[in-house]
Amino acid sequence: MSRYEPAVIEAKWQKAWDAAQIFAAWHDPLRPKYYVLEMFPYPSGRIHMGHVRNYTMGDVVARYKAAQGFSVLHPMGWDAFGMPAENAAMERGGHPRDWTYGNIADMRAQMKPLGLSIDWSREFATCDPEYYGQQQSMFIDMMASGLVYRKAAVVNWDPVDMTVLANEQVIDGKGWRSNATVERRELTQWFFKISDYSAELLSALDGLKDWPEKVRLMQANWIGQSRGLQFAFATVGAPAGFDTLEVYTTRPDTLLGASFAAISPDHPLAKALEAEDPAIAAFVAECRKGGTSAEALETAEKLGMDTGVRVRHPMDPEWEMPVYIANFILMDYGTGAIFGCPAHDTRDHEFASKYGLGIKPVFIPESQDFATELMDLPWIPYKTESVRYILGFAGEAVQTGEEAVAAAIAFCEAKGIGRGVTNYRLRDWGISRQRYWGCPIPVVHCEACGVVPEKKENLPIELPYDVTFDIPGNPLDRHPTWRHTTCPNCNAPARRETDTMDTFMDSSWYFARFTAPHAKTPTDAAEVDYWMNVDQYIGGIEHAILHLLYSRFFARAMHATGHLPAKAIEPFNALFTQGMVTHEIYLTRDANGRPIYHLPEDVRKVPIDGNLVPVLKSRLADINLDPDATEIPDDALQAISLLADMQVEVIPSAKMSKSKKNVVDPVNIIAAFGADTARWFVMSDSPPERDVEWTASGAEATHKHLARVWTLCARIGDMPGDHKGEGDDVLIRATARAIHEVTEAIEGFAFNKAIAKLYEFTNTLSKANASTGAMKAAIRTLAQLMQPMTPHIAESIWSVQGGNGLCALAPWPKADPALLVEDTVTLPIQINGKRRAEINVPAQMSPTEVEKIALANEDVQKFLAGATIKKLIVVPGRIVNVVV
RNA sequence: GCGGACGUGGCGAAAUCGGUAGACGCUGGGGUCUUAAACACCCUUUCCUAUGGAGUACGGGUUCAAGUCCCGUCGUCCGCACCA
Repeated sequence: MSRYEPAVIEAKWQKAWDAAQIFAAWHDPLRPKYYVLEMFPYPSGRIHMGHVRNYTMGDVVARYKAAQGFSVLHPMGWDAFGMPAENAAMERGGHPRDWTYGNIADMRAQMKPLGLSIDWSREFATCDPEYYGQQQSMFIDMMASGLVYRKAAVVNWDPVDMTVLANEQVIDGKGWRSNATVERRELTQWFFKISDYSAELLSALDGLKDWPEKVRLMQANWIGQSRGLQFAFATVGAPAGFDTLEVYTTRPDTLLGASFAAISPDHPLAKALEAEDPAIAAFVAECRKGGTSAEALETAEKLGMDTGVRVRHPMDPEWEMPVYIANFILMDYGTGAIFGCPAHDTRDHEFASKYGLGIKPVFIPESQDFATELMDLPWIPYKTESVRYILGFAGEAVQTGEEAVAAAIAFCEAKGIGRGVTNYRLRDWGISRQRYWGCPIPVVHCEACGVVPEKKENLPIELPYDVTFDIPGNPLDRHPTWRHTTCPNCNAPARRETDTMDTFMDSSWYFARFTAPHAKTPTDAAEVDYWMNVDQYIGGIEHAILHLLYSRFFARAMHATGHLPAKAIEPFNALFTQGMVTHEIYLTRDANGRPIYHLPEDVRKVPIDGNLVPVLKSRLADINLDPDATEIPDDALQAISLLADMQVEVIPSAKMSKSKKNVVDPVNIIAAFGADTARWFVMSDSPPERDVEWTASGAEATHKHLARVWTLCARIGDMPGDHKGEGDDVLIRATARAIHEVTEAIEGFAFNKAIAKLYEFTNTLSKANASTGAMKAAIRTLAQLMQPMTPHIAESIWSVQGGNGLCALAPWPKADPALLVEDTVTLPIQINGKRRAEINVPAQMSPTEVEKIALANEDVQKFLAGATIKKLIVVPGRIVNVVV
């Protein structure tokens, strides 16, 4: 065995794995299956350290499960539609398709050297017509099942780029590219009826035991269930057809504190009034300016306008209240209309104060004197700890929170005022995008037949290649021929839908497609039945809500249309959300205090007063020092210490970003140290769910460790066959313990701990004094235990030390339980809870005997000094505590 | 504002059942080897007024025993947010 040369062995073993096709997933009815999946990447063109960490984690699981005897599916694909491709085309010319497929080729080439155990034969990109054609086919099935519909919806419209913007693309009310003020526009869009599944998507979260609690909670909050009362106000002076006004409230217990009603600018009543009254029309137009995003709404001032319409309180027809149009009321939550109770709601209070509306308390805190003049009371926020009704539905009964709401609903229902309603925040999923680089929506607009789905035999409806991006708007709209077609129904000339689907659709079923990536139908029943569900899904927390919620919904929609079995409606059995790979940022500041970022290689750390101070190399050169000299003379260090402006600020653990100049390129790391080093390091330092900080010294240390293992392997290889040692028993026990501990750590997703245990075992092994046979057996086991993390060096060791076949195919080692039990244990002895001595006793010794030995101990005697023992606790195998 | 998570050496972290706090790694310090350095190897690295004492953000509590359980305070991070 020569030097450790990762480049050589990594290429060698990757070739061997390929030749033997050991990662091809095999539908083996005789073995249990295991499907491990990492969230597939967007083909931006370069892999980054986050990818390395994500895919290594999945690979550790995949390789471990394979060694455990599972038939493993571990595929890879590309989430390939989306705006960056169009932006690249607009900015640099070229075509989104060429850009995307070029990037895929580049990224695949960067990913392959990692040695991932991926079945590349199943690879696909969502922009492959073969894939999106099947997506169109399912869309048509879902249309037929009533899961898809069209409706007019308010969207962010960029008047310059002539396109709809996602909320994330509206910055300070302006389009992110055009910088034009975004308008709220009503457009007819395609929607999925995800809200029909609100209750089900919420309740099924309870069954996802192997999902992070945090993600389940985020989804539950997003779905946003609330219980309240929906009822109608009788109106006075409203236009024809608006005799009543429906409102929804989660606080019916404050109904007697109502002092106004308010409606959304998009409410039908507002629209009716708008037609009659120019002042109202102007106000409504004002409200529609600005985006629909959370920020836009939050920063907007609360505006209202009295419509002149009045409503009667449902409990007292004599009691009339004004109806306002208010810009903060959302049309698509509840009924788009509310009643305001300024005494107990911050926002209503603010509004009522601004427009001089009454404030009428319904309850007061228990601490407050009932006799105080009610009208002088400040407003009382929701959820005041302890409240007492002063006006209420249940007489004098003191009720708060959910109880009060339930009582109020019951009271109102009994009186015939409205009914209890469960509402959800979750809105239907708008999937229309006025974009080119997405899956075309497979429908046709016919003058005679209306909206008609395309015939399945015409699928895929492929994107035309000859499009231009020189003018704003949707290239499909202005394509000379593409949109002209014939009606699938009546054959008359008709117009193709030019909206494409939200890219979240593409990622909502790719996991199912991997089970049969080339099937002529969206899924293959036998394959999907064998491989689904995904046993372990791994990805970033940033997908905790949208991607995972859409996928959960889409799996149900696929089941409803016969594309997935019932068992797959929750497609991901276990979910793991991994942390980021971070890296230090180096910066100095300009005269105005703005940061200037520096590359790590432009910074050098020099020892000043026992601390390593980072300084700019260019400034070292300025004071005539060689920035790369190994030693810097003391007098120069003194000079540096006086020049505060030479010193570089360090921000640890920052997200890698090009503009901050702290990106570490995996390609460079693999070239310098090899894939095994990159893989080991990203798994080693932090728990997988936490961020891990990339450090150059850590990477070097990892590489050195692997080289030490290599040298150790060579040394064991050189041992004479008949060498005897004293320590066989000790080594065999250490090996068993290593197997046990590493296995437990991997099972528990604690890869950092698995690696710590491997360090420990390696140290033990390199110091062991054992026979050649025992040493060889131990290092073979080490290779097997390292294999999920560092598969290439593991194969080399395995083959050198006489392992059978490929290490990747060897069954996972098992620890003999008898070897895990220690003969003797060291017990600490506490006196009054402080550790004072320790004794070595046989592990199986009875507590009474342990007691005797403990009390006989010299140190114990010294500390006891004849005091009376009040109590003596012996926890077998753990500790002895003497209380005096 | 609502909801949640977390707080342990110079740093990343262990301590999954309440039972020796700091495993393992990084950094720093010292040493062996060398003409010298690199490499490699060895020792050392929680703090202090140090044969002992203190210590897991802070203040209380439960317990023979608390990083771990309970109550309160402070801090950091994350998600959601005109949601009626």
